[in-house]
Amino acid sequence: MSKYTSDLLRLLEERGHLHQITDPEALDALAAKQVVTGYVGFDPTAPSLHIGNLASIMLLKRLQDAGHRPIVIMGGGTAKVGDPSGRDETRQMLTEEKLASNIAGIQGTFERILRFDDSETGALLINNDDWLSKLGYVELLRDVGPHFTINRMLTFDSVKLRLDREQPLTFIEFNYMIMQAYDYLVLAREYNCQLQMGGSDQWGNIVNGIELARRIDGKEVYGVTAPLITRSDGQKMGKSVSGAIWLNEDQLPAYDFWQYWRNTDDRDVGHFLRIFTDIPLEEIARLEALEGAEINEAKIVLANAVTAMVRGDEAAKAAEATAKETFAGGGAGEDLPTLAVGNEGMRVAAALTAIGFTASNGEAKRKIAEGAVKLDDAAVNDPGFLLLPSQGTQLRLSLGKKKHGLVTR
RNA sequence: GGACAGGUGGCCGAGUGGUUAAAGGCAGCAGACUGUAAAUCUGCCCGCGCAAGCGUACGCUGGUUCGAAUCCAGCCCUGUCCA
Repeated sequence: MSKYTSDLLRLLEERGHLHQITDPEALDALAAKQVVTGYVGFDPTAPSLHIGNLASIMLLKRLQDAGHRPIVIMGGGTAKVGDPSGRDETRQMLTEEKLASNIAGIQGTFERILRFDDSETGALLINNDDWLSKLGYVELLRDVGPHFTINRMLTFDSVKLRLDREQPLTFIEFNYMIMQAYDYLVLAREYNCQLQMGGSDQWGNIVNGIELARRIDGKEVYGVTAPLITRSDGQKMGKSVSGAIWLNEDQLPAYDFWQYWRNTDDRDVGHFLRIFTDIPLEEIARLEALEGAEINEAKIVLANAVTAMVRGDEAAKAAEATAKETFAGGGAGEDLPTLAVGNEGMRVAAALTAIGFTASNGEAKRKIAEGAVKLDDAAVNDPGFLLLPSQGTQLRLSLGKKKHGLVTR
């Protein structure tokens, strides 16, 4: 069995969330005897989180499920600085208003997935701008500065990569790791927070925070990182045709969100079920063992579970029903994207672009020439063909086998 | 402030006066095969236009030239080294 005695580490281990732990034995003992407060930081750089963030959100959920208290740190302050990790380019600076609206957009996701209440294990959502923006420069230099050596900072991957690739790294970005370490110090002080979690790329930042808390306050705190989620086809998690797979409905309709999971690579199904759902391990073992076309059942279970968690049960059910009708029945579900063409009608090529299947009329015409476009299952080969469904009826417009939409008057 | 190197399509990267909407690769889309999977093969891959065609595009601005991503000048940005 597991080498851990705490529910927390056992759960994280069996679900595939563990990559590195700073002091496994001590953390295990701590989590076994008391409620631990732990946090994960998120930078509000967009109005919605995307599924690349989902693994980190799951860490907080697992923490709470194991009987501990999760804290969501909104990096309102750190986002002003910009994490240089994993990117070649300097982030653009975000305005205060933009940050505030981003935070508002992201908040709903956490409210759906975590339990916020007054209990001992109720989740908290805190903006690190609360303390970071009040920090005086000289004060920070005196308090925190002595505990960081440039020599060591230069060895961090986030910094080293940029330098090795001869890409610019500005001073403000260089300071990001200090800001983040300072967060941990504050959280340990104010909230008795003893655990920080994050993706494996956050290891350096997490360790800095731990060290800072020990040096300044003499506190023992811990860190856990989760493995970077990789897809078997080598693609980045969360990227797709039209960009990121957003968690918010207004950035990406539930149907498309559901489809992303439905199209998971065979090899990733078990892995994803463990990480992104609560489905019992025995059930996952059964699902991932399915052979051939049978494994599609597992993909549907995955899509339903994740969509229900992120978007709610109704959205998941509607997406599943639409998919079933569209793909199996040859019909059209109501959750498909819909385009109203009005009384004048619209030409097919223009309609394909209007509904978002193609990026331009030119591309639409090429696809039509390739024979990829169908109207109610009949191939269309004239880009000028006028779509004008009669009153009250709808046409099914398809690009390829996967993109389907409805055209109404 | 000085010397050197560099800035090309989503990314990487060729191209040093016309045949260049710009080689090649990656990513992406579609077709075939399938299981709404993978792998493989094939086609496509700046925009507008039914089309002929037109318009934009190689850091920015201006110049040379019949013709410039390619030559010249100034500027901006990046890297390396020097002060």
